[in-house]
Amino acid sequence: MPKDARRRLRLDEFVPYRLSVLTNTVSAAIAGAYAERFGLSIPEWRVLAVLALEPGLSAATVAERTAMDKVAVSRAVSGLLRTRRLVRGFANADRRRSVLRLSAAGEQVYWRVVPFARRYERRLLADLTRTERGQLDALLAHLQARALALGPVIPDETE
Amino acid sequence: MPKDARRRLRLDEFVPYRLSVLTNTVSAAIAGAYAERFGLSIPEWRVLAVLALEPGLSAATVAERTAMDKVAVSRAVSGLLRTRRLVRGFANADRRRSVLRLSAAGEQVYWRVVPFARRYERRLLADLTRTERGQLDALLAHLQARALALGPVIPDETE
DNA sequence: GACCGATAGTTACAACTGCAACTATTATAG
DNA sequence: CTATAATAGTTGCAGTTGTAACTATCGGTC
Repeated sequence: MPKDARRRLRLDEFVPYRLSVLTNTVSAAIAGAYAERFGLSIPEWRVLAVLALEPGLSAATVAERTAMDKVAVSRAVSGLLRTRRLVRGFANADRRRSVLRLSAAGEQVYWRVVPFARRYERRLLADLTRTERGQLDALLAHLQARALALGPVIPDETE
Repeated sequence: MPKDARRRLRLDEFVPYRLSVLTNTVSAAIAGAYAERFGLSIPEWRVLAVLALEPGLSAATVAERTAMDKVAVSRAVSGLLRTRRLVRGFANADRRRSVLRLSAAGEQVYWRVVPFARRYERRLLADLTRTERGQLDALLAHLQARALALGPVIPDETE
C-alpha cells in the first residue's frame, strides 16, 4: 500500500480536476463567443475547421479528425446544412459515404472565426515564453497519448 | 491585421481544442470507473472530496471550492443524501445555510476512491520527470489564472 | 416589528449528449 | 443472384446540465 493511502486528497492539486476546471473555463468563454457572434456551436466549429483544411471528407472521417463521435458529427453537419454553411454530396463509389465541403457562406464564417480563435489563443498564452509554450505543447501531446493508452481505467488492479 | 489572418487553422495545434480533447479522455476514463465501481458521479465525488477536507461547509462554499455552480452542487448533495453518504444540518445563526458532513458511509467510499484517484493520476504522469511535473503544475496554474482574467471573451475588439 | 432587498438552496424547463436501435447501401459467401 | 454481414449515417429516448424562476430566511430601515 502506498504510504499516502490515508492522506486526504486536495482537489486543487489533483491534475484531472485542474484540467477539467481549466477546460471548462476556456470552453465556456469560447463557446459563448461563437454562439453569440457567429451562431455556431463548438461541434459545428470543429466540423467547419477540419473541412476547411480537408474538403471532401466523409462524416466518419470528420469524426476521427475531431475526436467527436459520429452522432455529434451528424448533428453538427445537419445544423451546418440548415444554415447553408456546408454542402453535402455522396461518393459515387459508395453512396452511403457523404462528401462534405464548406459553401461560400461556410468559408465566410470560417474566415471570421479563425482570427478570433487565434486571438483568444494568443491572449491565453500571452505571457508564456517561447520555452514555456514548447513545454505546454509537449505536455499536452504526452498526456493525451498517456490518457489514451491508460484507456477506460483498470478498476482496482494491485500495482 | 496579423500576418496569419488568412492562414487556415489546424485544429490539432489549437490549444483550447487540445485541452478539451485531453480533458474528455481523462474525465471519461475516471467517470466511468467512479460510476461503475463506487456509484458516484464526478460532481458527487467533488463534493465528497472537499467535505472530507473541510467538514461543515455550506453548499455555497462547496460550490466555490469545486468550481461547480450551485445547482450542480444541490443535485450532487441530494444524490449523496439519498445514498446516505452525507448528513446535512443547518446553521443556527442562519437557517438557510446548510452544514454538510460526510457520514460514516461517506468516509468509507471516500477512502476507497482516494487511492484510486491517486493511482490514476500517478499513471497519467508516470513518465514525466520531476521537472516536467513542475512545469505542468506551473502551466496549469498560469493558464487557469489567465483564462479567468480573459473571462467571457471580448468579441472583436481591435487589439 | 413590518417591509424590502439580498442570499441559500431547490425546482422547472429547455437544450445538449450519448447510447442503442434503425435505415440504406455495400461487400462477401455460397 | 440471393442471403448475410458489415458499414455510413440518422433518429429516438433517456439521462445530464444550464438558465431562470421560485421559496424560505436573513439583515437592515423606517
